Amino acid sequence: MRASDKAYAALREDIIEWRLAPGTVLAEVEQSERLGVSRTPVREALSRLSAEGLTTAAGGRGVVVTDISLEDIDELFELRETLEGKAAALAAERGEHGIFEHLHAELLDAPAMLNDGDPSRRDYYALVGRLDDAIDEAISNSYLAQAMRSLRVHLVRVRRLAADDAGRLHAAAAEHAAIAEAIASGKPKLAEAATILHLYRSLSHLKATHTPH
Amino acid sequence: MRASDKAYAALREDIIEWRLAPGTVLAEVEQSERLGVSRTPVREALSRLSAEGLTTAAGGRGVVVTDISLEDIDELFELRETLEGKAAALAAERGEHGIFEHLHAELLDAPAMLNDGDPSRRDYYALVGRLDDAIDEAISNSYLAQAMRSLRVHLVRVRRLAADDAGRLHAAAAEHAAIAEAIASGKPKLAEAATILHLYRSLSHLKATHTPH
DNA sequence: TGATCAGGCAATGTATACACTGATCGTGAA
DNA sequence: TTCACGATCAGTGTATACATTGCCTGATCA
Repeated sequence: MRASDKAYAALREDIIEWRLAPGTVLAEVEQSERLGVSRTPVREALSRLSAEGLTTAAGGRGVVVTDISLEDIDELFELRETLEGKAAALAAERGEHGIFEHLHAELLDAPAMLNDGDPSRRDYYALVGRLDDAIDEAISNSYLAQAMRSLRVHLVRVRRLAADDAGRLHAAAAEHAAIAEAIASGKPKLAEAATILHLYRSLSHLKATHTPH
Repeated sequence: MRASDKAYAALREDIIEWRLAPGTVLAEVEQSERLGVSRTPVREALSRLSAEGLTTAAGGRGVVVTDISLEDIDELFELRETLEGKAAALAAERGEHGIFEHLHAELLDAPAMLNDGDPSRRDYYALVGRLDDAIDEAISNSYLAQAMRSLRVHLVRVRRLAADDAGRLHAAAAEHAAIAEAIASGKPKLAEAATILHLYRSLSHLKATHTPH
């Protein structure tokens, strides 16, 4: 593994997991010492992070972890609704129905994962991730897929502001199942509607349960 | 001006203007000699370009200019329709009407610019750019604005595949005027429709007149 | 006492030397 | 003649030394 990849992965993880709070200044020398690599790969890592929007170049004086808060959630979800709604519609038009039928069946069984402890909950998140991947694959539009990928990074950050309780996860699983079903049925409008409904509920839950920092 | 900025600007321009064809391998040493800077700023420039999608890291063996062709146009416009349609609608909801009324009036006068030579044609492009900027400003959604900015880079590239004749430019000016008018009137649906119509016509023209490379 | 200027310092920006990896070309053997 | 193995080399990956910039601090003058 390249040193720059290591530095990038470590910093990215630290930012997403809120171990590096927004506004934190990431000095090159400091980070290179902390991560055990030289300044060069750190610079490349910071450059990549800035391109993603996780950090912001602070004019000559290092880069800082980009600020993100509940204020950004509305903007974030506005874009998310646009992109993922369109993606779901396209997936319904172009996707292989069998794949989504299978995902639908799995999502209907998902609540069983959520009653147990933490380990199987990871399986649930992985299942939702597979639905996202299947949609990305089905739309066969690399630009749209790319736009959604870059958006999800920021979503993971704001998500950390809220706690996912079992009740919400059960509901979310049902919503995801509805999306998969709509795509499997080949109904674009329905798939888009199910996605927008899901996003709206996620947003409401996020706003209702957030823990201020 | 920093050397890395210089290298970035030069390479970006060369790629967009098709002086560097898709598939061209950009070796670090070669480019550093050509641009008169050392490898370090060239590396940073290439890193930024790859983040934008203009170049692609070719696994250990340098980076290559990302391939783009007519095949990509449909994907590109699919995303563009989604983003810019939404942006126009939001601008109609949130923008200051006066600004767009003014742009509308200017766009109605635009055909006068297009009868003359090349210099005033640049003014026309600048005017359209101001409309884009006004929409970006009006939507007050940095994530959406960012997504559109990164999309426009690729659009400029494919645009070079087609020649803009005077007839098309006249029509485009009228379409832009319609968009500005709809936004000024505060009608989201109308603004979105006008935008989608404009994009569809641009796409048709592009496909009809492209010169194969 | 406050403001301004100069000097130092810390951090980034750039260049270059060195390391390592993957490819290509040549040579030898089957 | 062809295939395989090895050596050379080109080119990237990393480290570090040097240059430059901008801020901060302290001292001096008004």
